[in-house]
Amino acid sequence: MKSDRAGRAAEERGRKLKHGHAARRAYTIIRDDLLRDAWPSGTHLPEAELARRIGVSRTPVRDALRMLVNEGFLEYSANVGCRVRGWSEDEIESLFDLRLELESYAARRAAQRMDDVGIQELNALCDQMESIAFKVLDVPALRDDLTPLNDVFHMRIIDAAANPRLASLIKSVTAAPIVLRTYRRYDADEVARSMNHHREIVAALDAGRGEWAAAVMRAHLHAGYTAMRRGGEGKVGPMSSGR
Amino acid sequence: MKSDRAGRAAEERGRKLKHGHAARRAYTIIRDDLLRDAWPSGTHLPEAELARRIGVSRTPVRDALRMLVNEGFLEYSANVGCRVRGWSEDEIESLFDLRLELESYAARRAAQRMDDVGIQELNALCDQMESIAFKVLDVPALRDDLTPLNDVFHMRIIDAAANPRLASLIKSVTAAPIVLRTYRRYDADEVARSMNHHREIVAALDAGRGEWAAAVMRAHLHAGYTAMRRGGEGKVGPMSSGR
DNA sequence: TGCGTCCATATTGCATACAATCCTGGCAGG
DNA sequence: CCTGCCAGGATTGTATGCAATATGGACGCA
Repeated sequence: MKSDRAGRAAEERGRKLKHGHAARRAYTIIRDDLLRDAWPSGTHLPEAELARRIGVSRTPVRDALRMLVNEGFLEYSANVGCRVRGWSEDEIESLFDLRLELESYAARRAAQRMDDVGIQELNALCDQMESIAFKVLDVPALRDDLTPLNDVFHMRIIDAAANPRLASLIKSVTAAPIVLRTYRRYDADEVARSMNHHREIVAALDAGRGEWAAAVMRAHLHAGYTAMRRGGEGKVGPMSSGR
Repeated sequence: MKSDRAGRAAEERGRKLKHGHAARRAYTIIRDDLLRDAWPSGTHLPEAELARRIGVSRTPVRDALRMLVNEGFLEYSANVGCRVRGWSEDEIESLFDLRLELESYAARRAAQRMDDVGIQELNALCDQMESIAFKVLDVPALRDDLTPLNDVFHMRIIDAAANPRLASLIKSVTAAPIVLRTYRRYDADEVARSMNHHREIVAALDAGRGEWAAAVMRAHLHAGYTAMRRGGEGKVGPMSSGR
């Protein structure tokens, strides 16, 4: 009887959802909503409501919320639940600083570990990005195609640093909603500068010069941060990384 | 009936445990066991067994395990569960490097934010530590009293960096079992050097010299790491921090 | 009117039942 | 002897019910 209800519910929401995917699904949905700014900061998110909306029970929703808490999207109080986290100017600045530190450190480490294949991949990514950037003046919408390539570029370097823990810290710091809105406000000169930064970073990595790579990475991120702070908000898709 | 069983169970294990503390309790117990090296690395930890041992249900145990996973104590595979994480030499080295980076960064930030009261507190801690260190030659057991003071010292600096996210990252990197076993193998000279480092860090902070503070912090941690790597294992209480 | 207290209700925390998945060991076939 | 497969058991993933707690509003009182 109880099992009947559960079974029916499971069938009703389609058979795509195998065991072990409800939590992941809840996580993805809630995270997307957060990145979409679906709720103002401070909003309380009751587990039951989310569960109903997503079509799963409270258990996987709780799991998802816990993950989002320690990724910094939400804040949690015992016996109260989760609220959407707000960010003061100072906190944003601090978070960015931290990211700067971690990602330039990753570049420094990467310079001592990157192999030729890695360098070639990075150069290939630069080629692709530049070929798009070249057309951005005429077709501004192409800026959005730049972002994923850029993300991959940075990811490759972080992976080359060969420190999984570091990678996960950077991910957790970068995932915070505030940091996620930049690339789109670059003007033409800034896009060009960004491309140059990328090439220079590759050169530094290829030369095995950690300090050089770290320095350019710092500059690169500072430039991005400045662009981000410059404008108002403007609608931005959930996946702009701002690097 | 069902509620009777649950109610009785709750009473049986004492009334200290109010609502909202089972997860915390499970977390503490499991974490202590991990720090005590109760299980060899790679050991699989079934939720049901832990739950039985601790006297709570699987739900809070799951919560505790998730926390320990993202603190790096355990690794988790879907549908399989949690295993005690093992550490290769390279991983230990990488983790230490990362910690070095974060904690020296914290010192640099702290130098620009620490107020006079903070400086006084740090100096007071140095006084206490030195008065103990002075007697360590005669009573080696006192080394253990040094550790908590040392922990507080470092914590104060991290807090002064005024970046909660940074603090939590450092905590997560420092909590990892491997990093937690040092202070006790310092010889007399090393204890003295450590004390000097502390004083110098305070001086740098007081002078508002971030780079100086960061540099001494780096040296301080390197010294600790070297001492840690030197010896074999030796029994170490769960709370030695190795700073 | 302002303030403290108490209670109703909403929501979380925990326990338990059930379903899906993985792993182990044995067995058949090559 | 080795390899692939399959079944059974162990373990995790999810759903649901109940207990405990916090929040907000009504009420009494000054």
